[in-house]
Amino acid sequence: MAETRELTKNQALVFGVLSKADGPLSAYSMLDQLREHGFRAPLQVYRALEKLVEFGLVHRLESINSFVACTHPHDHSHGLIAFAICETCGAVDEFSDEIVEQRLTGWSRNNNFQLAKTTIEMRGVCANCSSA
Amino acid sequence: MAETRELTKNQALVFGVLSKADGPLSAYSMLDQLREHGFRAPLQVYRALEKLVEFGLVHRLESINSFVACTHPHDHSHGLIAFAICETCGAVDEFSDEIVEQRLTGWSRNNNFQLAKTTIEMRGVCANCSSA
DNA sequence: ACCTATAATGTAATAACATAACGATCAGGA
DNA sequence: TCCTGATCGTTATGTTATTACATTATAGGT
Repeated sequence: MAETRELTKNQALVFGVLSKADGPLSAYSMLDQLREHGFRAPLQVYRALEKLVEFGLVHRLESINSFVACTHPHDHSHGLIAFAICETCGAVDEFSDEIVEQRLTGWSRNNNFQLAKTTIEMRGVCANCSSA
Repeated sequence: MAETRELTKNQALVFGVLSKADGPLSAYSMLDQLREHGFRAPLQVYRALEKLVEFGLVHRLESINSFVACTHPHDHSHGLIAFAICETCGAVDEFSDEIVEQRLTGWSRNNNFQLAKTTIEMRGVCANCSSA
């Protein structure tokens, strides 16, 4: 069981918006949704996101400049996470793969590369969209 | 042996800048370098880059909003390419891994995800920088 | 309660990255 | 020649992210 973390007001607002969304959101779209709650500037969103990512509650999707609430916020076991992003509906699937992780950490070890962070993002069309 | 492709003037200029660089460059830094050659607008760079990426001569690094000349422009065998990006010196190492590719295409098949493009980018500190 | 250090916030301005829209130009094939 | 498709030039605009600086809130020690 992961400990519950106390979020600040802004962090809670941003996390709330992201959690209610059914897919990734850009920082600016979150800002728009939060204007009625007093948000005025991008930095209010970016600062909250920075912390939420740090806490492991939110992931940043580099390839689409967006953010998504973590699907498995209580599972701290996975070191590396891969994402499958549907280019049609925007849905994001999040998964871990031990083998992939081993291969990449192996490469890093062999090449004396001090690995800090790995991004794996697959883009394509999800099952729902391709069957429709 | 890969066929040699005829690049247009702008494509050749952009590719030249990127090839001479010892690491990734942003579109705007290329634009700055090409102003003396008559470039005036970002689109001139972005349009050339789009083609160069399509030709397989250039890769886009999503996590750092930059572009890098392909290290193995004549090797069309690799389907998936991973990058190791040094956060200290900016150097980029490019490699392929069959196993990783199999795992990710396997996941896609199992989940009926029609995979179009995969991004794998590792950030950390390269051998040179960590020994220094 | 009071001080203090740290974290979080508010705000304005600007930097950095990327594309839309439109028209002109150029090259190759019918 | 005429058509067609790709490329190019240019302006404007859209989108994403950060710098800088002042202020406020919070937790911990005394």
